[in-house]
Amino acid sequence: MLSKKTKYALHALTYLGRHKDEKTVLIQEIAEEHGISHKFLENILLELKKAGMLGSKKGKGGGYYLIKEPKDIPLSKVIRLLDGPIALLPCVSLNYYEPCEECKNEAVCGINKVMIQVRDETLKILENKSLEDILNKE
Amino acid sequence: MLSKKTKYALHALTYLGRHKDEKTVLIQEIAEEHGISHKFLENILLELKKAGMLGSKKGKGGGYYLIKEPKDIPLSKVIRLLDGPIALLPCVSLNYYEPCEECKNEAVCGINKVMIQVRDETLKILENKSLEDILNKE
DNA sequence: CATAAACCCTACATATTTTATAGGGTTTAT
DNA sequence: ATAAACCCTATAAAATATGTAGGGTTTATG
Repeated sequence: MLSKKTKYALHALTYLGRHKDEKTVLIQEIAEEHGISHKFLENILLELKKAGMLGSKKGKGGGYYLIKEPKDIPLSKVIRLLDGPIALLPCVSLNYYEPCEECKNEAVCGINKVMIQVRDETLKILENKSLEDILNKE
Repeated sequence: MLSKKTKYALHALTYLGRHKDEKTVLIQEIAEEHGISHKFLENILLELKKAGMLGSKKGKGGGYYLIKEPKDIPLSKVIRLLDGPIALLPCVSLNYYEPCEECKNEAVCGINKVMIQVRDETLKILENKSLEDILNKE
């Protein structure tokens, strides 16, 4: 299941996608709309900004805005950023690899092999769904 | 990511699958093989038993054994049992449905719609991989 | 050029979930 | 009879997710 962080990120991105014509949107506005704490949401938006999905403008009249086309923001990217690995096991994660503690020999582990397949097929799904798909379904 | 419970369950099922010819296998044996606490593993095996995947025999010479063909134990079933929902959001879970707290109106939520698609495609993957696939890859 | 609006950062606090541990009771084969 | 193994409930430690607090920095505007 997705963490609240990721859910909030998706809601915020969706909100920004809906308000693309306006130059910037206030944190406060998104927070109130979705009942999220201002400060918590701020952290999330900063992460999204650092990851290159959002831009921001300081000072009076400032706020956040999308700097990519919604079709260029895949779910996989958002989930990885806020929730971490998409793989079901650390030993098959592409971006967050770690050996499994309880595993003696990864090279001969059937679970490992099957989970690599699961990962690849799951990735295909999440890379092919984007913010645009969400916006189109509203 | 899968919880340790689910990982241990997969290891235990795999172990039992490899020792199908023996009538029963001791908890202790599986626990030692994988460095799992006896008691913790016991809980997991009990859950698997209640779910109809394992059988057990009490008394001297007792233990656990598979009561299904490995091909009839899909990953989806093991994951659901120990980890809960496969869906990424409670509002799109087939087996553990709950409305999302922060969602005002599920009927018009694009995130919900897209996550239903993700769930269906993910399920296809996990229902088509079974214990047999793991055993075959060893 | 002062000031208010908004972004940016660090550290800490609370709540929830995961991962066990403890201890004892029940069933069954020999 | 007894030892081996399953079965159950409650509690505790550890890790993670979630949220707060407080203040500093940048910038548009009057």
